[in-house]
Amino acid sequence: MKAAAELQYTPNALAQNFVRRRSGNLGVVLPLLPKVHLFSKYYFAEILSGIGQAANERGYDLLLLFAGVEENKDYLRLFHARKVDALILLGRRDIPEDRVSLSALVEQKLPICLIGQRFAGLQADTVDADHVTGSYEMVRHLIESGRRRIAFINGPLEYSNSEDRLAGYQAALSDYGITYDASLVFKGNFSRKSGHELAPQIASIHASLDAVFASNDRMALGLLQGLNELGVTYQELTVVGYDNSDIAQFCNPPLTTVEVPLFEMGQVATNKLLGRLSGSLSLIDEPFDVKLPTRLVVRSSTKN
Amino acid sequence: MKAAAELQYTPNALAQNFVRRRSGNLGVVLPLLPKVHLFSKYYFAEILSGIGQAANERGYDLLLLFAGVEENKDYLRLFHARKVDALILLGRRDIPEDRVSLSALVEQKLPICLIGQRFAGLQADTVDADHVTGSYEMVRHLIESGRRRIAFINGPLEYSNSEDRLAGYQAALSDYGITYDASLVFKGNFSRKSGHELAPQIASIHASLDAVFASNDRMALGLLQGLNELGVTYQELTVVGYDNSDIAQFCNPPLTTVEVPLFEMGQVATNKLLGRLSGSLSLIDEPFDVKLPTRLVVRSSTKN
DNA sequence: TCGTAAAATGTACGCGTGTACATAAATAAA
DNA sequence: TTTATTTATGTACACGCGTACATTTTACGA
Repeated sequence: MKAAAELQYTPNALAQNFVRRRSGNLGVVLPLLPKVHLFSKYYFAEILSGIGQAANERGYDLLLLFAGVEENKDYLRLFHARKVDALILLGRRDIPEDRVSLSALVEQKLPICLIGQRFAGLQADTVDADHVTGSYEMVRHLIESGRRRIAFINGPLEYSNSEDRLAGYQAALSDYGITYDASLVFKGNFSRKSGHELAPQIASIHASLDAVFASNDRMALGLLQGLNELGVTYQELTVVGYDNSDIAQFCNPPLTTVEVPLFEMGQVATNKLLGRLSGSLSLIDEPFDVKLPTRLVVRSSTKN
Repeated sequence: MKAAAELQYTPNALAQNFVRRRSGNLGVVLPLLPKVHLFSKYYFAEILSGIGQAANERGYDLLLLFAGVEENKDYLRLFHARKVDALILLGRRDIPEDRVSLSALVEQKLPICLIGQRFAGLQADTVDADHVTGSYEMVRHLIESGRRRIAFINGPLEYSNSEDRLAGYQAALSDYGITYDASLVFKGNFSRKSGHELAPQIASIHASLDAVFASNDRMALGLLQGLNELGVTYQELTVVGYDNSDIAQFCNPPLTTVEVPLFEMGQVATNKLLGRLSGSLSLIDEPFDVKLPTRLVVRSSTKN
């Protein structure tokens, strides 16, 4: 060892990984770049940080893979080529193409974990926030502060997030004896623009509404701006969001929203997943499905 | 080839890289996680996206390295261990420790590129935005809209960005015949909090000021909030920012700011750097020092 | 002192490619 | 047809490490 130090010897990681038959890499699949704008970048940055910290602690490097790039489409190939030892997938949607790819991985018991997306019937490891409860708590907060006619702007249903939030919304209404009215549920695509585009529809019925619950902050913001342009102030119609992103804190009015533990989601997913590889959890074990708690953040948008 | 396809043969990337003596990885060094909050995550997300796209096009994978993790401190080791073929460094500061590490890399002509940070005297490849001009244009805009007494909140001088913005500020004042007054230059650390903390000082002289130019949006926002708490409205004292981050667009009032081409910076750095490896630019060639243009974004914060 | 066990040191081989070289087959020219 | 030339196919080896096993040295008790 002394001689090695004197000679500045550094093991060749390539050779090590080769002979060990493992890459030492944890792959992280991100959505195709242009689409990232749909989500906030905040979302990925936070989760990635959580993944990065946990991976480093366990001696794994992080390999970033952008889905949509041809080579990365076929997740299976990433394993066969030994580019990654395990895979975390972010921002997936429940579409046939991904279902096929993911089923193949699951069948072969390869170590993968989905964050923020559930595929019904697919026995894959999953980590997400408890959006049913998060959504429920938000609606409860609105109801308990005297609002009963609550509209809901949902995201695309290919995201299991959207289903979950709708479920929480409905459950809260039901628990407080408010009849669910499907005409109060609108559909956006998580972008600010889609919130903005719903403003005319919502403005036309705003007198009958006590609040609008947008399923993310960006849509809430777009709606607020759109309503404002149509002469409906935020004092007249309460708007709340979801995610607790930066803009929720700093926009006008500051938005009541739901905080999602993104960093922790990354950490937990990584630790559980890599735990399988190091034996603390076997590959044969049941898939895990972790739901981390969310937190209601009350700001002035619900304080009038 | 037909047989290979039938047998579902996939080359072992580990073995390929081993025998080729290259990892196929482009390393990206990010600051220690907790400190990321200093910058906006937006900053890294955008640059990373740019890097990712360019790297993929050139057949390289992205290896994320968090500085501060012991193993990653010694950049040289990353090369010796063949973990990366080239290195991009983000969010570095001009501190002795990094100077030593980086000098070693430069001496050995290893392919590295700094983004957003210049080390005076270090012959390393660099990509940055032209902050001197960006800052100059902002101050010019303020002056031409009738403001003459302009305070400046700068970031830490270990960031070459800060130097550059100060230089642009001074140059614009000089060109318009306004005497530089050092007592109008304040120091923050790019955090919203630091902007907030400067509010009392600035409020006390606000009557003598026409505008405050904060060298990033977060500090501008903090200052605005602080001033507001002290009873100084944004109508009374113009505040502008820098970066064109999300919050600049959505805060109240929307901030006039300077857009930085982060995505492109990542792209350019990657293409130039990997170009060295594929021969279009040799390792012996002079280091490049690219400065991409910024763009002034005028919003209501300078429209009163 | 000797014998036995434990620790240290030494040796050989394989991991799956790329590469260089040797050989065989196909093609073109004489 | 024969020879020269191109193209296809086959073979051997090295890359730098981990691992298993053989060998040597050391430690310790009888």
